Amino acid sequence: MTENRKSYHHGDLKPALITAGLELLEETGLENLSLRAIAARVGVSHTAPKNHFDGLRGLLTAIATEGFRRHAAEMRRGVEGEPPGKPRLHAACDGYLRFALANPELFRLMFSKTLCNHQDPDLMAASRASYEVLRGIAQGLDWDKADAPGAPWRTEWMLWSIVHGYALLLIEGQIARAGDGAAPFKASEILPDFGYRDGTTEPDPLRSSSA
Amino acid sequence: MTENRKSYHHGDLKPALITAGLELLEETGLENLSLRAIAARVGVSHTAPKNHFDGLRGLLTAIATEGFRRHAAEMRRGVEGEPPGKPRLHAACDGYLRFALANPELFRLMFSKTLCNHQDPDLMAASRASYEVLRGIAQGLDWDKADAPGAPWRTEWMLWSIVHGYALLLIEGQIARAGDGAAPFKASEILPDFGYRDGTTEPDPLRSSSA
DNA sequence: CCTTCATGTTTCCAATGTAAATTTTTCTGC
DNA sequence: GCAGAAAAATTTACATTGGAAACATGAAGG
Repeated sequence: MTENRKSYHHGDLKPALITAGLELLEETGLENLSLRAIAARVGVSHTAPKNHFDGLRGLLTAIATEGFRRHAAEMRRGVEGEPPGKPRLHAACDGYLRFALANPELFRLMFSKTLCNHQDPDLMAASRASYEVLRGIAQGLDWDKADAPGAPWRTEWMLWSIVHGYALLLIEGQIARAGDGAAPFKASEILPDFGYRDGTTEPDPLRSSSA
Repeated sequence: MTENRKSYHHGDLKPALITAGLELLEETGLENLSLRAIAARVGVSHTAPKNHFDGLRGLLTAIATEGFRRHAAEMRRGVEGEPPGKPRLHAACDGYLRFALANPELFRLMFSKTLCNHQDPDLMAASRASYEVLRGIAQGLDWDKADAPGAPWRTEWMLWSIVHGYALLLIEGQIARAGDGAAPFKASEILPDFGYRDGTTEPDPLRSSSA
């Protein structure tokens, strides 16, 4: 039923809308993406999505959820086979950047508090899974000096901040490079040289310190 | 003429619109900010701005420009009086964060490629001036190991990325803390411990390496 | 005084998201 | 099988938005 439908009922509208949304997102840009356009691409009326999503925001939330899944996958893909320590760290961060630069509009949507609902259970699960990849890498990292202040997940936040910040500055065109797009951007361009501890496990912050 | 106008001509509409926009921005949020609402607050028709700005995007660009001026001012305000080295670095970054968290909607607007025109000369000047503050601080920084790869302005990018990333993750609610807003967020929470060189001057990248 | 032109207004239009009422299909209990 | 309920889509309507065009107003300078 994913074909050109002749029947009144689409049969698989929910995932079809998400797919169409993912496509249109990068084609038209986040701010120009409209519910009506997504519905039109699937071939249904513009009010049809109401039966499956809670308005435009609900649909965008579902799109962002799929985005986080791919985001995590892209990081994992890079990490696989890499030995622990620096290689694995850089591979994960490279995956983070690769995804962001390949799907800039989706990436911006994913981190927009206004456009998608970060209380949504599915989004939370996907988002957290993605974060866990980075967090797993940050585990053995020794960025801090001993007397450094802050929470125990300070290192995770540092790592996340720097990769995320770099990704966004690149996406928004604040940072540009000579080679227009020839050589891919690498995390090595911004990551400081780390030291490593031996597998100490930190308590799980889940992005929030409200213990 | 900033008062309740009785005359047909406002007399000072351009700055009045920017001021009203800055106010409404934080009140209603970036995505809900409308040209009509801004015009209404000033007390003119919704097409009046057309005479002073190139559409909504032009107005938003002017608002963002003022944002960058205040952003730079907030950083400079913190830096003043601080001795060079670590204190000055942290003061500048604290200013960066303080501004972002006090004006989250404005901050998001400033770095939106889509919503404002980053080719605009005024915006470019203000944006660059703001960047220069951070860059000046990064001057004597020694974050890199000797064998670190990348461009000469690598350290600037590292610093900018980490502060910018932290600011955005906080704004978008991705990172939260126990004390709901009691203690201000500090750059010391994410900045690694730096070493310092003695005032070596780096070539000016101006955010782009297209030499 | 009278023309010129910048500045605002009015009116109109296309696009958007949402809601309500309606139609079509599928499912379910008998 | 089949009637009725529920699900899935459609049509219609509406308020808001940004923008374009034509017009109104008043200030400035001959």
